[in-house]
Formats: sequence, C-alpha cells, structure tokens
Amino acid sequence: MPHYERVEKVRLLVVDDDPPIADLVATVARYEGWQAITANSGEEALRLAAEFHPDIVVLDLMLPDVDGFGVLDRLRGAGTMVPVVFLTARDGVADRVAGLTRGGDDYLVKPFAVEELMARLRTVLRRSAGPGFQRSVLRVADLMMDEDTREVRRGDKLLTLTPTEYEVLRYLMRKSPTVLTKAQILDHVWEYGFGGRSNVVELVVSRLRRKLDDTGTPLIHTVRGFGYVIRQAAE
Amino acid sequence: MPHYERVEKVRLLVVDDDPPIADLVATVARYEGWQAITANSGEEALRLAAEFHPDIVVLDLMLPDVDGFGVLDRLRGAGTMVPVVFLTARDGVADRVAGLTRGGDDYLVKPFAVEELMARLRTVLRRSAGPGFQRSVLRVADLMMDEDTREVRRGDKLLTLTPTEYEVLRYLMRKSPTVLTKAQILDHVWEYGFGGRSNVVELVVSRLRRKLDDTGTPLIHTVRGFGYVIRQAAE
DNA sequence: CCGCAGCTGTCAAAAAGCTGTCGTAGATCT
DNA sequence: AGATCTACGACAGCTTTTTGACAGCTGCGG
Repeated sequence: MPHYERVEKVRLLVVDDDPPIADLVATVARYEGWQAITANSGEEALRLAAEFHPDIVVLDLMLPDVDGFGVLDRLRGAGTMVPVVFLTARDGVADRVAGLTRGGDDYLVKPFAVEELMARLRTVLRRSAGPGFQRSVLRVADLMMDEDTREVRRGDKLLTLTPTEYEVLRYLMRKSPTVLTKAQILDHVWEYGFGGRSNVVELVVSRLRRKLDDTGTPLIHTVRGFGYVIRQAAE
Repeated sequence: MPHYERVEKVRLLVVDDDPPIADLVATVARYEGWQAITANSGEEALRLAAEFHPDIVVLDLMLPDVDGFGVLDRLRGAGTMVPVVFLTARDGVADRVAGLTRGGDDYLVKPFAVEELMARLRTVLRRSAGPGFQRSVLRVADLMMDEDTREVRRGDKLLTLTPTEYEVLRYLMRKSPTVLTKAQILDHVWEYGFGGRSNVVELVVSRLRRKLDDTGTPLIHTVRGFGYVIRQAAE
C-alpha cells in the first residue's frame, strides 16, 4: 500500500477520450506542481497506469473501448488501490456512479468547474493518505477557511457564503498573494463552457467584499486593468 | 476521526469472491484508518489469515471453493479466535448463520449499507477486546447516541428514531463537524445499489429535525448548495 | 476633467430545499 | 391467516436562496 506524501509531486493520470478536456485537467494539475499524463482510451489508460503508477486517477466513464467501470475493475484486479475520481455526463449513469463515492472514490458531473475538480482530488488524496489526515485550513491575514466544515471566519466573525462566493474566495485564498485575472477566475470557478459574458466575477467579488471586508481592513484588492488579489494590505 | 480512539491499526481481512464488494469494504475500512486486505476465495482467505493475523474478518458465505462455514471451521480448527462477521444473501441461509454466530460473531444481509457494516465491525471488535469493554457513545452538544443500546437523547428527552433516521443521524454525528453532501449520506447509509433518485435524504433530515430540533436549538444545519452538518450552532 | 474599468442596485428566472400526502411492503400482533 | 401498524420513499407544491443580466453610477489614472 503506497503512502502518499505531500513531499513528492502528486502523480495524476487523466483518462478522457476528449483531448481538450484531458489536457485542460492535466494542465491545471501541472500548474499546481503535479505530474500529470493523459490517456484517451481505456487500453491506453491501463497501460499507462501500469508504468506510471499514479497516485490518483481522473476517469471519464464514457470511453470508446473499455468503459470506465471496466477500467476500474481491471485496475483493481491488478491490485492497484489508487483512488479514482469519475467524470460522467449529467444524465443517466450518474446514479450508478453515485455508489462509488462510498469507497472513498468520488465523482463529478460534466461539465465541471476546474477548481471543483481540483478540490475533490485534493480531498481524496488527503483522505487516502491514511488515518489522522489533518484538516485543510486556508488562512490569509485574519481570514480563515476550513475546507471540511466549510466554515469561513474573518477574525471571529462567522461568514455565510453562497456556493459561488465560497468557490471564488477559495481560489483567491489558495493563490494568494498572486494576482488573478478575471478570466482566470472565470475559467477556474465556473464550469468550462460557461456562457456568462457579463460581469459575474466583479459581481461576486462585490458581494464577497460586502461580507468580508465589512469588518476590518479590505483584503480583496483590485489591480486595475488586471484582476484581483486577496492579501493583507499590499505595498 | 474524532470519535474513534485506538492506538494500533485494526487489521481487517475481507473475504468475498466479488472483487468490487471486497474492495468496497476494504477501502472504507482503510479510510477509517484500518489496515485491510482482501481475499477472493476460501483458500486464499485461509492462507492470508495465517500470515496476516487479522483482528477481525468479513466473510462472504458464498465462495467458489470452500464455503464460508468451512473457512470458519478451519480458522477455528487452527486455533484462531478471531471474530467473524458474515455476509449472506437475503434469502435462505440467513437462519443457519444466525445459529452460528456464537460468541462475538455477527452477520449481515446483502446488500448492506456501508455504515451499517462498519458499525457492526466496531461493535464486534469492542466486544472481543475482552471484558469490561467500553460503551460507544457519540455526543454532539446535548445530543447523545449510545451505539450499544441504540438510545438517543436530546438533553434528557429520549428520542424514538426509525432505523433509517438512526443511521443517518449516526453518520452525521460520526463525521461532525464535517459537512457531508447528500450523495455521501446516500452512499453510506443506504444499501449499495440503491438508486435513490428522489429526495430521500432531505426527507429523512426533515423528519429527524422534527424529532430532535423540536427541543432546543437546531443541531442539523443545511449548507445550501452543498449538504448537511450536525454541530452546535456556530456563533 | 475625461474616459473607461470597475462597482453595485435591481430584478426575474432558476435552482435548491422543505414538507404534506399517499401507496406499498414488510413487520407485528391477535 | 388476517388485520393492523410502521417505515419508507415517490411525488408534488410551495418557499427561500442564489445567480447573472442589465444598466447606471463611481472614481482612478492620465
């Protein structure tokens, strides 16, 4: 039983017959500092899994040859206990997949938001790292976000965020003190293929500010002509 | 996990000729921090038992070679007193098994719910730990659940819960203060293979709330767009 | 002091969640 | 065995929350 440590790069295998999607995921993962490879078919996936020894697998259920379940079976049959996160279309199979989260594996419905996928991968990795895994808590100045309890506090004031607000804030906090463009935020937090041509990001940031900058000094800063950062008052 | 204290890892051997089921159980156990291995036949089970020295065994009755009872006999014949939890199909043999569960053994009918199986394993382990074993009591604020007597109290008011309500509540309490999605609850509390397409979880939560939040402050909180938690209301 | 990026109020549609009602099936009692 | 009771979950109506389009306003930077 491999033991997954944070010290080494996480090894991710992405299996999806749609190359753009597979690449999207792989790219984001690499950007996180992970080592990622992609497979576009079940056979290829099995071959790559055997030689690459991934720590975690993202697996589309609809593959041209062997289907997702088949791949899973054969992975397990080969004695690999590598955790798997499934991707499925909104319809149909979702039910069948649902049963799989039990094992600690997880699943996500297409189209998904990249940050959501990454969050799940991190969670699954954290859990599979064995017992006594610690809570994941993000901090920026006196702002705190507990990813397990979904509790967000500014100082000791508890904040109530909507799902979208939560996701945007998490992304900002994760990347802090890096400045993110609105496009990056849109691409990571909203489902890929989102049609929102309007000012959604500004809108959500505005709402976030009202909730969290109400008390104390502003934490979310606008970088005019570029994007947003969250950090303790800069320069 | 907050409510489970044990210094050494529990060693679990899962014996089932259906690999997905065996893996399911093993994976869930590992997530509890246990050490788990699987066997897909009676012979393999006996071999593994000899070298692995499990603390507890999950044993399917219908095996290709030696049947479950045979495995049990040979285990006992070898002088092992390791407690066994049997898995059986809904029909037939159930009665015979009942007779065989002497001592600390137990059995469960397929398809089972993961949380139910884990609960039984914990109970059997606790009992087999010798005399003066400790009661298992879960507490969240003034809510108390005794897993041995199945007694649930809010303050000193005794609550009467249906089986499903009890299971959902137990799962929530065990994981408290982590927020659980409806899918997680469904997957852990309902039998595997349940095609829950409706709002069962919401329904049970609704009924639970009526029973336990009637007195005092609400304990089960909705995290809109995500799931449910049970915990003392955070300020 | 101008212009444009950014901010925010308003609103309606859609999503998510809650709960009452009811039929079925299994358990329990007589 | 038959009658009765209980638990469960399908379904549907209703309420609340969230979201994003739109549009007008603000204020920064030059």
